[in-house]
Amino acid sequence: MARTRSAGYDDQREMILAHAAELFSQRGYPATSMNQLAEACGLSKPTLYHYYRDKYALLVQIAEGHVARLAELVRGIEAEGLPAEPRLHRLIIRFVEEYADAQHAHRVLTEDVRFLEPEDRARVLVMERQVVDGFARALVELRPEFHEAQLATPVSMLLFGMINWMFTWLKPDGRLGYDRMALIVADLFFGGIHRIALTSLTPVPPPQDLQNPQEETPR
Amino acid sequence: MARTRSAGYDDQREMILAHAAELFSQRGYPATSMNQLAEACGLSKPTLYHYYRDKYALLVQIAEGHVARLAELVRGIEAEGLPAEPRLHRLIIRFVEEYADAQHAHRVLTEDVRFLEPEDRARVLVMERQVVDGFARALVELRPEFHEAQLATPVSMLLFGMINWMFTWLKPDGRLGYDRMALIVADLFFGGIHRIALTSLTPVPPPQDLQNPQEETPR
DNA sequence: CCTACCGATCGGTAGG
DNA sequence: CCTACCGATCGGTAGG
Repeated sequence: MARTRSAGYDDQREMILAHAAELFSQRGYPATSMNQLAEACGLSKPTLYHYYRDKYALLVQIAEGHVARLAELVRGIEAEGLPAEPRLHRLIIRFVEEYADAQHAHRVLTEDVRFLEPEDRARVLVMERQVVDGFARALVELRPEFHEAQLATPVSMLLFGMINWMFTWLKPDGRLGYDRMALIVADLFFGGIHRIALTSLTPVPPPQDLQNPQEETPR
Repeated sequence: MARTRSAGYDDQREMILAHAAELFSQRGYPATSMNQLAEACGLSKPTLYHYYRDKYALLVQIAEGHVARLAELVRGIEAEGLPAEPRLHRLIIRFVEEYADAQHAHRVLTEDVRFLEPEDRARVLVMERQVVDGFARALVELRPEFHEAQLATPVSMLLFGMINWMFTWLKPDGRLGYDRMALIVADLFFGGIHRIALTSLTPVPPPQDLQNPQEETPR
């Protein structure tokens, strides 16, 4: 609606990207028309195509840019050299903050990644994997048994489930904001991971000779 | 693909609905064409319109039917009269089972509910609320402090986050199936809810006179 | 940067 | 006349 006067090229691109992220997150990528986006930006449709080659380029930029920021966030926190528990706590807090500031891009990343072409989706998935691995590494330090049981990634994904889903239902009203909810998630998670029983998890760990360990079961 | 011979009217409707749920869950409601659906069903497009008034009727039926089954599931489990903890445990296990059997409908419910018209969406949201309330009731029995702190629903939503998100990333491979993952979720949740500190949650609970309780703060 | 369009495909329905 | 459909095409609109 508000037309920014004499904005630079990069500013215009960012403005368009922000409006695109908002519309995509609300209506979904396929259901958003370039006419709607042009109107939201206060630009003509041909002008849009001056800044972005096509509708698809917007989707790629939104998804890739957001996940790249998340991967960088993980690297930065790991570089701080904190022990596992405060590091994981900080990852949770910072991710909720980041999501709160980029809710539209985040919903696009989680819901519209399926509309990416294989090569673009592959790049995004690699970065998503780096993010999850950062959480899983901290988790393995807290519960080393998770490594052999191959539970670090699944349990990390449960954590992401709580956080990601939060942004589908929580409307911050002061009483319960994202920051407070992040603390609850952290309490729940740190309290819960020590209760996960491994007994029922290793599918059929036969009482094999532990003095003769095998790296891989040959078949 | 497989054209069912001499299927009854109701059978045909169910077959179409199942294919619609699958396509909607894969491509999203707006990006799915009636031509694609007709092809998937092995029917002509006019024949589709013999069974359903329009594309939108399919969306309503998928979402409403699924959430109605979930609400009924909650009612059935509550009718068993179990104590809170085993009841909540059973809710978790049964919901994961139900989602696993209705993954397509579930993704449509969670992602395409935004395309419902207001009156239809309102009905769906009422049933979703009944589902969440069933979980929240059990949670309040386990941690009564959650009631006053108004945390029962938010914490229940964290549980739904873990479960709902599970179906976006977990590809059951035998080693880690939905059933095993449900047990992990239950362990994590039951372990975690007792660690959620209320101290940092009640925003500014002034040390007011507890012997003179007020039902509502007048303003 | 706008008006004016295109090839195609959309959801939905005609006649028979 | 009904039902259960078919091949063909409708009026509008999508991305570009």
